[in-house]
Amino acid sequence: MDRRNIKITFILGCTGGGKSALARALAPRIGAEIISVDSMKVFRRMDIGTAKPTPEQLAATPHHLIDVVEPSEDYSVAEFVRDSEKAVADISARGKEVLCVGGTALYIKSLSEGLFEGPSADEEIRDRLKKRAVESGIDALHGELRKVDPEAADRIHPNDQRRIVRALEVYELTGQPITELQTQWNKERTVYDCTFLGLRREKEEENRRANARVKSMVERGLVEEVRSLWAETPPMSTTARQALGYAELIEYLEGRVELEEAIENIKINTRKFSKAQRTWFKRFRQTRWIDVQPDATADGLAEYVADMEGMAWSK
RNA sequence: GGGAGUGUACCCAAGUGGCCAAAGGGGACGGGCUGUAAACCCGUUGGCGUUCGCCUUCGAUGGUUCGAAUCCAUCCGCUCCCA
Repeated sequence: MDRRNIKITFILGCTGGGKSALARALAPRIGAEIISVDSMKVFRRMDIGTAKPTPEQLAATPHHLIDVVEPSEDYSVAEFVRDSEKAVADISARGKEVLCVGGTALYIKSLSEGLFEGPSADEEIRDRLKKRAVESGIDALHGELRKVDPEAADRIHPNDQRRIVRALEVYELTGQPITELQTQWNKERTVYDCTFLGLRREKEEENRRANARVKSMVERGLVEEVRSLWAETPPMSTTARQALGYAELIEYLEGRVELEEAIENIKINTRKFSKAQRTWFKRFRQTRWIDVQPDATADGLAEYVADMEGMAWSK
């Protein structure tokens, strides 16, 4: 089936903004299945800290891309695109609506716009490159990038080691500049018929909710959840351990900060995360924003969205 | 009551005569982002005017000096020790 004929609705918004609740309320009304667009909910047993739906909620509505890998495994955009595209195809084949819900902006972008067809990460090359950055300085790497891909060198800040390394890695693996691969893909891609719905609130309200959310997670046993994951063998992957709430509590478990401080850090980092999300979302210019009032309910929102003009649900 | 400290911008903290509107860190704000993305990177952060400059600022007041956050005096606040 041609992608252009598949309709996907994205629900985006800052962390803790009620996206998931809306999606759960909306799905049955429009005959949809939910794809979680969340880089951390993919990990099994990372439940409290990622605000994963409960088993009951998961049973009530078909969800995809939740609990797909072990915390010891790495998972990234590439896997996400592969897995979610499969889910999209399956859901459409069943004649259902596709509702993508989540706050991982890069994942939203990659599913809606595509990812260039480049080689996947090569740890050996990365290690070598990173070692060189330490030995000869990051400027040397940037200079090297300038030689093979001046455009990328202009675009990537000299301090942005991670992106310099990736660009060099791609070049080494393919013999082609990453810029070229990316632009080539941009021309050829075919994309889904995407609609973006955004949930937003007053910033103060958003921060207030974020703090309340952290508090509630701790009350529901986040510390114990992290402690038990942290003690698992094999150990958590780098991706999994950088999750908000987990990274800070691991610091506590390793004895580097007091518990109280770790929890405070979670709150601060949650706020920063929201900020970064807000910046990202501005990029999705087609987004239809819904200004959510503090007393709004998921059902009320769902009703509103289900009847929104121009949504053309197949129900 | 006696002794030793200490007070710097939103917070922590350097600075001990001019190169200081004042290092650094945090926070906040803004931005970027194509295989680690809840990651990573960048910018701004006293006020007003485009460089450059002017004004206000280093607990308070008053001095010394061509010139003070830096030196002196008094006062106020905080900390620790001895009573």
